[in-house]
Amino acid sequence: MLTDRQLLILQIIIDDFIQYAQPVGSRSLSKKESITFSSATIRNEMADLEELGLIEKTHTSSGRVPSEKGYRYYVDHLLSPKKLTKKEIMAIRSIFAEKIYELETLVQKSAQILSELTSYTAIVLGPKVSENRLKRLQIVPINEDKAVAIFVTNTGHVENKMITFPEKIDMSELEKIVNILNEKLAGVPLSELKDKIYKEIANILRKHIRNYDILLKLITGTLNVGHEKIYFGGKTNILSQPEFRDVSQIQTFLDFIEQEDELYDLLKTNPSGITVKIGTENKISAMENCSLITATYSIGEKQIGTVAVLGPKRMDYSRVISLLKFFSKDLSQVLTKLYQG
Amino acid sequence: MLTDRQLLILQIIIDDFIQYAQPVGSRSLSKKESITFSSATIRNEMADLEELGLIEKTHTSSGRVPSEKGYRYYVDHLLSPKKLTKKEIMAIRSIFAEKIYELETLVQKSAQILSELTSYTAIVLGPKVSENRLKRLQIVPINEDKAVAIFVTNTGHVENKMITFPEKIDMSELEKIVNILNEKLAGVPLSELKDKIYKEIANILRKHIRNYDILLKLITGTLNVGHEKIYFGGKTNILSQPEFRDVSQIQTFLDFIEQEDELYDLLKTNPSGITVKIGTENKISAMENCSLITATYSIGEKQIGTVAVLGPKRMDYSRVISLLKFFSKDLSQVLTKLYQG
DNA sequence: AATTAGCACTCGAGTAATATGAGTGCTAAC
DNA sequence: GTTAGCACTCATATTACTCGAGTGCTAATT
Repeated sequence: MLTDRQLLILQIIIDDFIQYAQPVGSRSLSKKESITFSSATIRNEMADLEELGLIEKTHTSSGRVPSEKGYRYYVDHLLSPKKLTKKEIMAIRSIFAEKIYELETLVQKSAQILSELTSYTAIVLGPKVSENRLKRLQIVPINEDKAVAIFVTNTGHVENKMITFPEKIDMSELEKIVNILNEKLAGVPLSELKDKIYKEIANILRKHIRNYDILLKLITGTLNVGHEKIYFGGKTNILSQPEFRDVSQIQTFLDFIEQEDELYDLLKTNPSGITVKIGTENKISAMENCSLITATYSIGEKQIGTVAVLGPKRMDYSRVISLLKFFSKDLSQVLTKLYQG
Repeated sequence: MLTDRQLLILQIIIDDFIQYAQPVGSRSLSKKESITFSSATIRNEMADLEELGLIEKTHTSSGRVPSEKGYRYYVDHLLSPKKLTKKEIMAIRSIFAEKIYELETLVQKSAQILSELTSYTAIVLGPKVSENRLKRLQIVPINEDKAVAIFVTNTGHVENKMITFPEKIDMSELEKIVNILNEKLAGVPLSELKDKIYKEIANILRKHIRNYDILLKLITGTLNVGHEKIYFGGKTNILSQPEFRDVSQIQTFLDFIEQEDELYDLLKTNPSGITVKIGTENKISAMENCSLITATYSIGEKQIGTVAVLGPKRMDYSRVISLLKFFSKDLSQVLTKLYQG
């Protein structure tokens, strides 16, 4: 258990380092007004904190720098929520104020504004399409062996995929199937479509339509939606951070970002609420100098997406957390109002 | 007019610099086997070439480096087409071999493979949607004041946009309009839709449908397609080039790439065939150390998109040009076969 | 027992001095 | 016209040196 004085010192070290990105020494610490004891005392306390693994030296005679464990402790125990400024609140509200009906645009703007407010990189995992409900299925023939299957959902999202017919297809039968599917499947979440089709609809079709199985297979084959789209804001913001001085590091980092699938794994599995992952806690080498703070957003009670801020380990946790909390709550409210029910 | 010897020297200087990114001196030049005269002679010739503005020094006693004018001369007069290796041809053909029906995927893969072959950044400007022909228009209501307009084209491309109704709309009338439009407009290029609607169809509608103008405005309002999508391959490849040593340069460059609209301007206005833009010829400060080589691709005779390679000014022009020529020809062939008529 | 002053020591960062070598232009000889 | 020779230039690397912010430890002070 840490003493109050140790907590104070740890807090100041981390706060200072977050602000200036420079190792913090005992002498400069002793000049802070909240500190009433001497630099020698601080040195002693620092030695203890170092032994506990909360801070580190970069070389024998350098000041101290927070360790990963130190950041973790800081986030878990020392963080005081920062109140948002009017300006910040206004900036966020401004997105929701203008009536944007395209979900995509809304999400893209969100990433934009979050990156501007934080000067870090904002990442938004788009709404889970699989949670959307089917509004209409349409199949449009392109030529004799190709067609496009189009799924429109309750949020106005349009998903489409090419179908290639293995043999000549009777268009009128295809049309019949589509009609039946529309009738029976309206309002069903996309994730349950396949299941529902085979459990409840296949039987009906069997009675009415020859070759129903081939056609059905083609349609359900288009239902494997890829992963949700990832939206970025300020992709290069993080490069201005002093920790990204050398080019090779930049390159691995950007490659990781561009790659998207690892990033997607990082974002998709999130419990609701705020999550903070520091450095190696992300389990990805390109991220070992970064921290990722995520929040989830939802329509009604249904959690449908994630919004995140990616910055250096030395990021302003307190501020980013407050921003994300506020932001995700607002976003959820707006979405719920727009698409609930 | 340059003498043969001057041409030879210029050629070797540029070839050498392209390969090693180091200023080329008279002594190291004199050791090349194609050179039979002494370094002193070379120095004299170099002085002349410098006076002509084709090469430069980085400082008083440095070797020579090609100037922008030098590169331009090299590209215009000294370039010998490089024969592609079997491996390269195979790599390109492999994309077209697997039957990919989604145009998007095909284009994305193209960017991918081109960047891998060149180790530069590949950029592909997606097929001009406006040249696609309308296959089917569909309007799907989402709730009482919103709907999605969906345009399916002859290539299987699906364009969609949200519509918000200003007032209560009679759905049956909307349906009528959509039916008429589909009947009259099938096969018309998207770019001509608006025109055709107002010139030929408005009159017909007037007779049948109340409020036809409001509905029509809503529909045509969705027809302003944004710019074509830009696909990238090896976005960060160019960062490994030695000319991108400092971080701020990287950042301006990446910001330019991410921005997309300036880049789009650069790509859209291209005459058919190969184009080479060197350094400041691109008229964009973030590109002043880069060269851009573009080629166009087409369906039938109709030019529909651009494929480009972005590298340092010091890029391997000969090889990239050969690759792009081959690639764009093949791509056009495949597309023509798939979507012609 | 806790705190602090004092001191020797460490090490990164900056600066200045110096050597190295690949390059140049010019001149005079071939 | 070509080339050898030479003095000169300048970026780069190496070295030595200083400076200062930092440390840990010890002994004196509270």
